[in-house]
Amino acid sequence: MAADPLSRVFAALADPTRRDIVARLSVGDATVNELAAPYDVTLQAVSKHLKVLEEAGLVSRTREAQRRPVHLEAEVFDLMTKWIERYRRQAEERYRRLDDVLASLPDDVEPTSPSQPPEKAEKGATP
Amino acid sequence: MAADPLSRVFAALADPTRRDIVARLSVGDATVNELAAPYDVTLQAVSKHLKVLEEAGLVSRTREAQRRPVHLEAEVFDLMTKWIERYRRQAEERYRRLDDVLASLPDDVEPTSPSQPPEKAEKGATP
DNA sequence: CTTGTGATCAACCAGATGGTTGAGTACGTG
DNA sequence: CACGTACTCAACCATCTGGTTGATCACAAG
Repeated sequence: MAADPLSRVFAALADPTRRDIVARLSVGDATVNELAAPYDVTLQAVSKHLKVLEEAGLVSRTREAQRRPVHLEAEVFDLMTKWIERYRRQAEERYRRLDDVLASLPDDVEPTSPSQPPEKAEKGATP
Repeated sequence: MAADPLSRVFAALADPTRRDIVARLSVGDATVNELAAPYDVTLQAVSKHLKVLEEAGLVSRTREAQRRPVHLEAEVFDLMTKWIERYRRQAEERYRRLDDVLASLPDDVEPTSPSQPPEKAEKGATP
């Protein structure tokens, strides 16, 4: 898996068990044992999941006696939301523009065969 | 990887190349060749990436002559955004409640050692 | 100091992932 | 029809992932 922060966050949440853990942490901190209880996997497996979440910055563990309460760090969500919103908005704007183009078209175009004219999708890497 | 839609979308975006492809598709449809050009991997590798994006519902391919223009399906973003927003909001609300609790506390508590009182983090599986 | 509890570390395993090369398919054009 | 173009399919490989078991660490209570 790639090392960049965004990839780590997405990868961390690409697992239903980990998403469930995040969901449960959103209502309050919990220990590893508490978190592991609902699942039929070993404690070690849950510990691994928590490590993944921690390395993604989604979760932090503070030592308190021999217990290690796990805490949800909600700020990292922003990283994702920003990325998603950016391209969603861009794509939606494109739809609007496409609608405008279609609306302003002369009506001698048959609407059944949308064979794209040479529109050359803006080549070149992302800026 | 888990088969549920949300996992597939997150997993699909957990790769920088795939995120880059999504970014480029947000400004306009493109063919596989066009998409593959900027990367130093083979065309087949990019084709695989597109398959992952397609199975996640992020992208669709329509046959147009021998070309297969790839199109971004922005609606699936909503799935993620909803999930993220839900738990982000929940976590933030919890912070506010915690602040209230702290504010209403008698001042004989030393603020340096935040040893959590028996607050028992709401056990039991997710509702 | 010994014991019990909570959690991590280490080694291992099956299966998925991202990449490769090589062959095959689908279509427009000479 | 033959050929080139645009892709996909198939097999293979190295590495990552999610899970296991067994040993170990850290700490509180006897």
